[in-house]
Amino acid sequence: MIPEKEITIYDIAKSLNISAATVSRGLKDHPGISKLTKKRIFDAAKDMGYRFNSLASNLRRQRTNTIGVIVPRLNSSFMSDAIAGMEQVANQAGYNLIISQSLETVKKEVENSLTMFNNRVDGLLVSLAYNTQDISHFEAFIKKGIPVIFFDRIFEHIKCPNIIIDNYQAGYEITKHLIAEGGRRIMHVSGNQSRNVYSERFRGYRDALEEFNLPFSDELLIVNNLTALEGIETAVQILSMEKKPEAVFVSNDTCAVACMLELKKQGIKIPEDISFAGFNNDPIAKVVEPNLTTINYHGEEMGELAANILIRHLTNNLEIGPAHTTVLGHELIVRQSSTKKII
Amino acid sequence: MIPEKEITIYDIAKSLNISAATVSRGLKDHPGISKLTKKRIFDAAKDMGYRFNSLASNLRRQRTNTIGVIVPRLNSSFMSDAIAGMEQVANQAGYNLIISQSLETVKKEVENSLTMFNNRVDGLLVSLAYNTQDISHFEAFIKKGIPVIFFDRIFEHIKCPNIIIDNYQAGYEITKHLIAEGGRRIMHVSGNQSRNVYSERFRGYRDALEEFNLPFSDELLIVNNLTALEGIETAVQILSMEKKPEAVFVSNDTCAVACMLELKKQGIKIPEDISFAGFNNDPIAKVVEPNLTTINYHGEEMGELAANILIRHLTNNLEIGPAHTTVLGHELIVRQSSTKKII
DNA sequence: TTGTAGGCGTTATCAC
DNA sequence: GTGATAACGCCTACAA
Repeated sequence: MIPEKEITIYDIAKSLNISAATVSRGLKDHPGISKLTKKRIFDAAKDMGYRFNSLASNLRRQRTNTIGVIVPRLNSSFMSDAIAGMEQVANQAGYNLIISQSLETVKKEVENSLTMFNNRVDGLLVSLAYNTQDISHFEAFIKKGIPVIFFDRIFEHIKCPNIIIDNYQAGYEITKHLIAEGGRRIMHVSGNQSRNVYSERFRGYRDALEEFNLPFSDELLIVNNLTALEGIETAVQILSMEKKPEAVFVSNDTCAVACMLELKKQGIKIPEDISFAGFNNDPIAKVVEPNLTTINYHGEEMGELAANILIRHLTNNLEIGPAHTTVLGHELIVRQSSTKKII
Repeated sequence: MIPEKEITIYDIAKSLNISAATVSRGLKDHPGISKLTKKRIFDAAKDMGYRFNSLASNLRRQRTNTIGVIVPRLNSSFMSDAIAGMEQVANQAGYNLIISQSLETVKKEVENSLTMFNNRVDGLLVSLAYNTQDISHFEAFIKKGIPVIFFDRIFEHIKCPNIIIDNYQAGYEITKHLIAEGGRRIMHVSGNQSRNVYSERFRGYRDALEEFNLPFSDELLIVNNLTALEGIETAVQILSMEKKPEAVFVSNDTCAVACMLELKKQGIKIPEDISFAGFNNDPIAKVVEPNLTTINYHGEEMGELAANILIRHLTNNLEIGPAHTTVLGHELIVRQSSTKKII
């Protein structure tokens, strides 16, 4: 196949006996070009099969109208909602989204950020990998004034706006709820404690226990990767406990549901023997029996907001920093209720 | 903030008293450059804070190493799996993914494809919107030799490879299963019939009925958008039926589960009174009670394969077409079993 | 093994 | 209103 020559604004200019500059302006609907000329330009462009070359334009303008997105995984209910939200806002505003996943490793996060950097993204939306401890790989962006915005799994940095929910408060509320339902011995299953979302929820849990003078011991905390498989392992662990907990607060729904189902299979009654609470309000939470008490978390809204904040920065050429943290709302959704209420 | 001047290969060249061409080659690890020179180049690049400019390179090479992805929605279990698969393969091979959603409308699909076209993506991975009837908006790509690959929701086009599962066979198998379980009156809830996935599943259902001499009537077919809400509406409709079906095959799990749960709420016993089958094997399918019989569908694998085929085309500069259709496997996952087996 | 030079297609600046 | 011109930064044929 012989690729036809690409039509450029020069070709249009030549065919109309005007300059390329005029064609460029005409196509951009520049005010200082006569209606007639514009019409002729558009017509010729259409006739000749012209296609705008973003690459050349990007190179010249030093901008790409592209937003980079780096997330741990694309395929979780929360994350795909968040990305769907971003896409809508970005698309609306004329930005493209380049998306990559770190697969929970710092190594890929670093590599991906470098690619984004070289590809000259105009800004970055990031949710950090499990074990990212420092964010020096984003310094290059910050130094260049390219906005980096963290959402959900964040890092406190003077130059990077954050978007989160109040994980501490959510952890506190849900634990308090479990206590109100009669739980005295309440377990917590959490993720990597160096990640804000998990450590904050844990802190909320701890504080709720303390407030009600309930003892905490290491036996009550399990830290894993919150997968379904580890939910089952957790169930096994619970079954082997001398003194079983009356309630379990798991830091995500996937793991909570897996754990619940395994315990049910082994004859434990939920919520009578052990009641459960999760986090995220994934679709499975409203389907499992009994339905799972959880924290609702607006993924799509968070994605939209992140994109909106970024685009506002880009549009107004705002200096980044000092960091601004936006806290989105969440809701405790009570779905399990044991019969032994105390409070 | 005064943005520092960007370092270019010319700056490096000057500082080392060599030519920019040598620097360019050195950075690309070109064979004909001495080890020493390469080392000096890399060191200087690092020292001076050089960053490769993909834009300039892309413009010059007429390639972007970018793959465009257009899907109906990002946030479904299947689609986010597929995209996760694509991302991994693409990332591995040094390609970026630009992702956009059509939100099930042709209009956005057309707009997005135009953006992708202007952004000079090297290839396109597409799953079509509900009501896309012709694909003239992709002709521009095809004419230019830019590969367009359809997955899941496809369009038969001589120049576009397809990746699908055998929806006909899957629909047939699952219906046959319902029949074997004792169903005589079997309903089918489906999506837009101009979309291959839904019409094929319906065709399989029809043929299974016919094979077993079971009557089909319009009353047995409901066409909607397969949302949870419409699942509930379907339940209402079923409740109002004089002669209720013994089994229902719904073309996705979301809708199936919603319908099932609503019927349960109204006192219908599942699967004793009415048994259900869905499609997709979403996480909710294994959580709902009773677990949902469904067709397992490898989203991640499909995404990986789509990306692999595309990249192979790009790498080998293959002529696109004549179209090749790849059919991926699927599995019937039986989870509900009524007690009135016949076959 | 390295250098020279031209061009990829657009847009900003300055001029008329 | 429109035109001329010079970048944007890289790559590659050709030359040495």
